[in-house]
Amino acid sequence: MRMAELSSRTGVPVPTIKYYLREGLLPPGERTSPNQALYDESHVRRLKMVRALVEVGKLSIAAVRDVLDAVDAPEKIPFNVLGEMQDRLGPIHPEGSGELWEQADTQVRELLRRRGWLADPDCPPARSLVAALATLAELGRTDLIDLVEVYADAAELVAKVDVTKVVRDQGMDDVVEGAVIGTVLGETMIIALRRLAHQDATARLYGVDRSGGDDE
Amino acid sequence: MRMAELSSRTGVPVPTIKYYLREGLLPPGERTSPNQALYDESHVRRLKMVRALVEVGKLSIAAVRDVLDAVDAPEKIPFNVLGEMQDRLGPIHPEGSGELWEQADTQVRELLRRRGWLADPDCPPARSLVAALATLAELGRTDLIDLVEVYADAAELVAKVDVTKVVRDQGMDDVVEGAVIGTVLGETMIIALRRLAHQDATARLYGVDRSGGDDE
DNA sequence: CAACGTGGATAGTGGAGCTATCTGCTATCG
DNA sequence: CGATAGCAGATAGCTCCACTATCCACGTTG
Repeated sequence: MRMAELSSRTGVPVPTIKYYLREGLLPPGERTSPNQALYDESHVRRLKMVRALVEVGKLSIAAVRDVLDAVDAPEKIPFNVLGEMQDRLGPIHPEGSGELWEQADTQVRELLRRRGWLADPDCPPARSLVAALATLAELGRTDLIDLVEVYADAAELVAKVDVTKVVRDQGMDDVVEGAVIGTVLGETMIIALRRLAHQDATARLYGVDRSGGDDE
Repeated sequence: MRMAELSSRTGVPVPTIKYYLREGLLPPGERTSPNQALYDESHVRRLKMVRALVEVGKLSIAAVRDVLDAVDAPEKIPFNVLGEMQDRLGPIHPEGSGELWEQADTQVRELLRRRGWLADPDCPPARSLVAALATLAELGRTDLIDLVEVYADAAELVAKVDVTKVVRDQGMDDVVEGAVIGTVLGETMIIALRRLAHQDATARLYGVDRSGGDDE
């Protein structure tokens, strides 16, 4: 198919597809002459993937490129791709400094040690956690810090199922792709569900029913 | 204190503070003359809060303003503030269309009904969930859809603890503020922990140890 | 063979989040 | 009292991002 069809099949405007091609998010089509090219199903799929990461996952274009490069890399082991991905999926939280940050850093290392998690205490996710804990302390809400244990329980539960689900009877390609999709869309779903569950928990506590009620 | 001290106490540059004042993220200082103003501890606190939401929570300036307006509103009930907040905390996922979206929409309503959650099936979080599910279907990864049940279990667990923790022996002001902080920073922590747990689960599966090892 | 469509290159757009400059005014120190 | 340094506020500018619009020469198609 040509670009116009690629566009209509995915709902992405032609100029945007050109932009993605320039940015290396989409591999070039098969050229039939110096200024004509054909695209196939793999392009459709890739383009949907890009849109999913950009629209639902709110990734930057640069992050999408990096992630997809990792997906395409030969010799890919899910474990490595996972690391690459996490390094790129950002957001990167700026390093803070001060006693509060050091305490938070210690808390995180301690948490990983205590739970026996085989995880890098210097990777971006760990830094995010440190930043969040330090910020809690800075805001004087140390009372909220022990929530992290509950979150860790939940994360452990979820991650186990995630991994077994993504790995089950699939070729390597599907596993890697599933890891990307699962990580990004999974986060969206988890956050959304937590907020919905907050509505429920708060509604029960205060005796209000927002479900099905009129909007406002 | 004057603006320079407010700046040094929080690490936020003076021009940025001025910008936040213009944008209404920070209430104006108490004026002592047409071109002099004093700021107090409440400004320090507010500024830290703004930075927490912007840097750690990755909220837009507009979202921060909206959230803080809701926090400041009189007659605030945590339940209402929670709703306001969720409407503002975005990201808003664009409405999709087509059969896939309708199926996803049904799935979400079904999920809420089945679990008996008192939550609005048309609120932004529910829309996010629909978008994620529809996108999964669009990408042909319907195998990942039943993960949502596990996520819902985890969300239920987490939300219950969140709410009881935030509400425990606090004045209304602290509850509302805690809800904001807890929602935003909690999300950061949960995502970070899930990624760390993924590292662990993948490392165990493939027999690799990334913890404490050399970087790369 | 003529008109519309195409791929590629280049430049422009609009929004977000600051940042720099300018202009009076003011606190303060000698 | 007066020089000087700092202050608040207004305005304009900057950089980055994600597109979007315009050109152009060539190609496909009726």
